[in-house]
Amino acid sequence: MNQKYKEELSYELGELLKSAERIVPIKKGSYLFKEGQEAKEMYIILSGKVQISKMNAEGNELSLRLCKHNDIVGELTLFTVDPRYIFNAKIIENGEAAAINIADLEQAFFRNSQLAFEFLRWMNDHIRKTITKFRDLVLNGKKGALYSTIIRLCNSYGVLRENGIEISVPLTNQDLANFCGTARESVSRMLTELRKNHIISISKKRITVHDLDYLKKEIDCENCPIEYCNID
Amino acid sequence: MNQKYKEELSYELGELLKSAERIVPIKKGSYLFKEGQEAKEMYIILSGKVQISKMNAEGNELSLRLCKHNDIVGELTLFTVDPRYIFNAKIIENGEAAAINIADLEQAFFRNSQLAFEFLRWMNDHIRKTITKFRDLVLNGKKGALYSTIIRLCNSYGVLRENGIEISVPLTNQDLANFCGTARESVSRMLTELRKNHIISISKKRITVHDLDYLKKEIDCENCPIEYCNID
DNA sequence: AAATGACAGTGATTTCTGTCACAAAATGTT
DNA sequence: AACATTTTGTGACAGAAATCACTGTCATTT
Repeated sequence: MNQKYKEELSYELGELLKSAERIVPIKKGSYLFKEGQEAKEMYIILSGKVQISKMNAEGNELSLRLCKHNDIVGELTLFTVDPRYIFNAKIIENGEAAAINIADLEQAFFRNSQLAFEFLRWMNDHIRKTITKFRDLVLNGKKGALYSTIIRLCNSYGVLRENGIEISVPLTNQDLANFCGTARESVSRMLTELRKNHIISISKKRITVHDLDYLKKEIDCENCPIEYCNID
Repeated sequence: MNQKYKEELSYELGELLKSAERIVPIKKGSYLFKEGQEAKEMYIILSGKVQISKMNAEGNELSLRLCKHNDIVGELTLFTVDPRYIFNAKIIENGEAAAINIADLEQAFFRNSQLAFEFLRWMNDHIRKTITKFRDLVLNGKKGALYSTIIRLCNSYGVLRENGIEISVPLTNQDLANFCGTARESVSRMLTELRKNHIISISKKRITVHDLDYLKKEIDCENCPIEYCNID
């Protein structure tokens, strides 16, 4: 296992990486895994970006996560018989991922309770995030879905600029729509309105948020900690 | 720890119960815990029913789970600093719950990797369920939300009758609306239509589903295993 | 520089949902 | 049985959101 990455990682991720089988290069446009495929490996993103999504029968896509350096993907197949991926992991920025054999990992959990403990903590946080996102999408209408998605994107990929927070990932309206479970045109209209009110501006598919508080106020954001309110 | 319950439980739950501090009686109408309260205990329902929900600032309630015998509630506070419950656990049927001290449990995970492993498996399944539910509610409109809720209720609380599957829990339209993130009136209208088409019938607040396949077809149900497609 | 293809904006229209208001029905209580 | 309370059904309306149909824009390629 490459030393270059390990030293940047938290203890628990480092432990996980010790059981990593190999490093795989990930290439924009391809998939790390697809829904329905047999699941043999879990991945830790080392660099690049990966989008996790789920399709329904009509072909609508619901994007769930946008993952970067140190995020774990493909994790929901542990301890299941005939494990299969239930999501698509589309690579949207080149990089590398560490592949961890699932059977090996399950064994490692048995032997190393510290490792299991750390992973348990990670799972616990992960599900908390998921449910919070869930509520935002279901309870406050489509505007709530979009605003909360933008807030999360700021927390995960925001870079402070003199005029606000720039979301450093290029996103099309369709991408945003997939995160919100809404139509592209609806997103377009809402963004136009936000722009008109100088809440945001967009340049080269990157959103800069000038007034994050406005977005938060509109959806009655409880200002939950950044660890829970993000998109990864 | 009372022997009466232990022998009915799966191995992993039995292990958890060994660390149970005490048995608490739960009384309809009261709360096992409420959002924001300091979280010291996790619970395993021994008997009775508990509804897990989350409020937003406007007072809308989103119901997430309907839990029964052997379900674990209050689990999302493990390994957090200053743990606080993030949901309300409203008791809707009298019974008993085993209370497990969270600090003790965290210690137990350290000592007993088998226990941690089993809990990890439980978490894994739990989050899979949550995300599937998520997608159903977000992607297929309000009709999708209601139909999928009914299907889940059938899987968790359905009793086979000669004319279909009866959901053995009495539910008001408002209860269903809270599970779907929708308005009571919308639920009422959708149920009326289903009744008109002889898909369901309702008697004494209990729904009997005569044509489950119809509901499944309407929301492009993938017929995922019952372990994932339920409400608990 | 022209052509291509992907993306964005927008009006018009339809469909879906929520809200309000109120009456009817069901349920629980004394 | 009479009354109070909760729940349900429904019409009318308003607002939200999806869909359709284009046009315009932008970036890239040849």
